[in-house]
Amino acid sequence: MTKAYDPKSIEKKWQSYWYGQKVFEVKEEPGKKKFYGLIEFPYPSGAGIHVGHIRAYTGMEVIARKRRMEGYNVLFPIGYDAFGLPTENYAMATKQHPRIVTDKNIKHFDEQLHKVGYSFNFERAVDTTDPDYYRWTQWIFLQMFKRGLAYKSKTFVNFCPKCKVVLANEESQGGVCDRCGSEVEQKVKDVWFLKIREYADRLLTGLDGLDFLDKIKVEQANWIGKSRGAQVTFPVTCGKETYPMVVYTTRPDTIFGVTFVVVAPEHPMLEKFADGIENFAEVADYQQKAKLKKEFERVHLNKEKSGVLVKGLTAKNPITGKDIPVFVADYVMMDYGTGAIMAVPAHDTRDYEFAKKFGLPIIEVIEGGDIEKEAYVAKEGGKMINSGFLNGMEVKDAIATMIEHMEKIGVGVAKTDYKMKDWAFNRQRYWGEPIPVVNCPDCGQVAVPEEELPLRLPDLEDFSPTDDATSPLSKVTDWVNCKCPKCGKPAKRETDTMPQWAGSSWYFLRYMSPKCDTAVVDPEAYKYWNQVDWYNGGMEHVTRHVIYSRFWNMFLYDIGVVGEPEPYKKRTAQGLILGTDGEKMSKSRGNVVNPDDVIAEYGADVLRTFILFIGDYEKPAPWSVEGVRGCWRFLNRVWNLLDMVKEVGGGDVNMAAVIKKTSEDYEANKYNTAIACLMTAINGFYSRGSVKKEELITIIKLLYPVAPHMTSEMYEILTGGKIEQTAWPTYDEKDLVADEVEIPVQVNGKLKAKITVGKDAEEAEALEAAKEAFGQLREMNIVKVIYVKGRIINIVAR
RNA sequence: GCCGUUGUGGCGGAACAGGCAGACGCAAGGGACUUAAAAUCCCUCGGUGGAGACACCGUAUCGGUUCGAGCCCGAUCAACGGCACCA
Repeated sequence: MTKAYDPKSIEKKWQSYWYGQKVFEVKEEPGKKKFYGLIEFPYPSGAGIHVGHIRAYTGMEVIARKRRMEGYNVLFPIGYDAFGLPTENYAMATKQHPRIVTDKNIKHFDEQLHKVGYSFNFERAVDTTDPDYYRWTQWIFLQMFKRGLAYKSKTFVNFCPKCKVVLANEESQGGVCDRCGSEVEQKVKDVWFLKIREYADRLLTGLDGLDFLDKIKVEQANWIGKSRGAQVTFPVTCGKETYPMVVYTTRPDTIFGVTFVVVAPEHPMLEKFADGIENFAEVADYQQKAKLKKEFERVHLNKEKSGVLVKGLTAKNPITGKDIPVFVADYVMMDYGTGAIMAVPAHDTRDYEFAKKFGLPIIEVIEGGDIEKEAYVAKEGGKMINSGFLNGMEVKDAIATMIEHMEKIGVGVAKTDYKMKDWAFNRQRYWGEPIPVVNCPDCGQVAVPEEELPLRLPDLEDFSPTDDATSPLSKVTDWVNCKCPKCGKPAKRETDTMPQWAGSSWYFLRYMSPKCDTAVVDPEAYKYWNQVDWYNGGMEHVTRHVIYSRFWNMFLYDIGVVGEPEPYKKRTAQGLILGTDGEKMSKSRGNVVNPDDVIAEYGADVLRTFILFIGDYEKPAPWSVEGVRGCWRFLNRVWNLLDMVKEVGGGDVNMAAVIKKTSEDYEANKYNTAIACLMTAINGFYSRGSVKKEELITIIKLLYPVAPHMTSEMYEILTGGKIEQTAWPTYDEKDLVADEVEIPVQVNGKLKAKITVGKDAEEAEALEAAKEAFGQLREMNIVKVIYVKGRIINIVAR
């Protein structure tokens, strides 16, 4: 009798073997096939890992362990994305240096991850806050700066009054701060941007060749937001002066329906004509009000259109030659298109609302709608009317014809635009990478020389943010004051730091050669590890982190640092783990599950098994205390098979099918059904009352990626060997299907009986067996028989 | 508003490529073992009717295609996610 399953001692034993002997350490071995599996490295928060991390990592962990048994050299690294606000806020609150807090948190994470038994390459761990790491983050930034891809520009920025930090658009969605929930204000700041828009088209078309989940591709494409249209110049006159006002439109076909033009409140034309605008006071007042409106109000709450007629300006439709009025209205945004639009109220809902409110004419140019009631937004079909030479054309042809015509007479050009904006690349906080640029009164912005990198964060007593939205670094005068690297005169350093997304935009490259001090990535190491073969992470990072890192990698490809434009061959995403109440886990709801507790009670193998068995890997799933117990029972049943090993019994469990199903399901992120398949097999052994040693070895190999501690111990008991040195089970195709199969008999589509026939039985034989099993068939008039070998027989009869 | 995803027992979820709906697990009920409980092992477990063999109904709703539909087509409803005065 083998002793009872004791996860505590078993897990301790195998973890000290794995980590003590550095079993998972890898080196580049040209000639050996490689697999690079990546999970999103965690932000080391004070709370430690939570079950969401466990779900995200355990999927790839299964693949990594399986790949090793399949003979791959596996890179499966871990690291820490440690710059950022929560640490800084916590450090301020507890009056410790963020460095201390970060080190403590990383140590805690590291211990927890070891306790789960992950086969990470812990010795390659990176930390984005390590100067040896951020030296290269800064280096990449400098390469962009030198090529004009990083620039400073005055803009309205989203400012969080509580965190005292400028937020990227994606951090202030819904008009509230992502981190603290405060309402965001608009502020003018001179901030750094990265020209990600220059890569918009490549980021979009690059998706075609990638093995990303469809929903991920769709989300990225939406985020990039490509639209095709035209830029058209509407000359605007004010007294004797003329301003070539350019509008962007996706519907040049509707230009005969333009009855007015609208500019954004920030549009420069208004300043230019300040003297000539008859009601400038009124216009200026409107501009002021628009500025004060928070982004959220302007976009979401203020559905009622507002605006002001700009008196004294007249625009000319370049196609019809007609004069039309100019309005300023905040439904036109300065940062999309050209900040000016041609309004076609008959065929655009917003223009329609505006025209109704201001009593402006509405000219129908596409037939098919009822413009008395609403705008008719016809994207295809419909014939052009009231449109001169376009009359009678389909919309699609009219667009092409009009663009061609505009280009010919020189009033417009075809133009592609993107919703994606340039990446606001700055933080006015302490705990981030210093931007390595010096401001010289004579030379302007000058790059810090590469040999001076890393530009270290100075030590600071008080790193609390300043009220005026400048970085706390601005208070460190002996750091700020420096010499211009170009001319040697006194100059000042940039005091902004980089945003959280910087360090994570290239970390997958650093893992390949974490200690390399001559390059971002050692070329030899890159040559071997190359692209990430499979990257798993959360849906919430699909539009920011994944796009940003694709952009950085593409840039590094352009400057010859890496050999592939795309960093990730395959990307999948796990679903959220919800609380037992079905709600998102949160401290305030009190429904947070701590993985440490599960390990303490049932062991890491049970935790790993349950997190995979909980449901469809890609969908959200609620935690279940009883479900954990079910997995505990399952592992015990597997363990107890040790006492049932006998060389008797038959083929009632089809091992070939089990190997096939489990292997394929793992590869498809279907861990729940893979485990279910193993459970079914084990139930089969129990009802047989015995298991062959060979069968048991196969089962524990298949279960090893999920529950590696227990299966390592079992393998050692059975054979004296180490399971990770064995090969992944294989099967013979011919063993998959039994010679005799049970198939259903349907009569008129309804199940009536079941018959057992040879897998290749002919129709006549099957029909005879069906008649045998369902006697009434003999009295019936058989009209038709549908027989699918090994599947079904359906008899149509009266 | 636009784009996308999903809807199956008391619960989490299975179902190849249109071929036995509900695998597997949980919960529940029953039995064995035990002085007893826990643990373990075995059995039952979509609904209605029936003692039973069995019959009928059943995958959000309505309709269609098909020998056969959870799966395909059309319409509707609901939930979730993303984008959003994007011109």
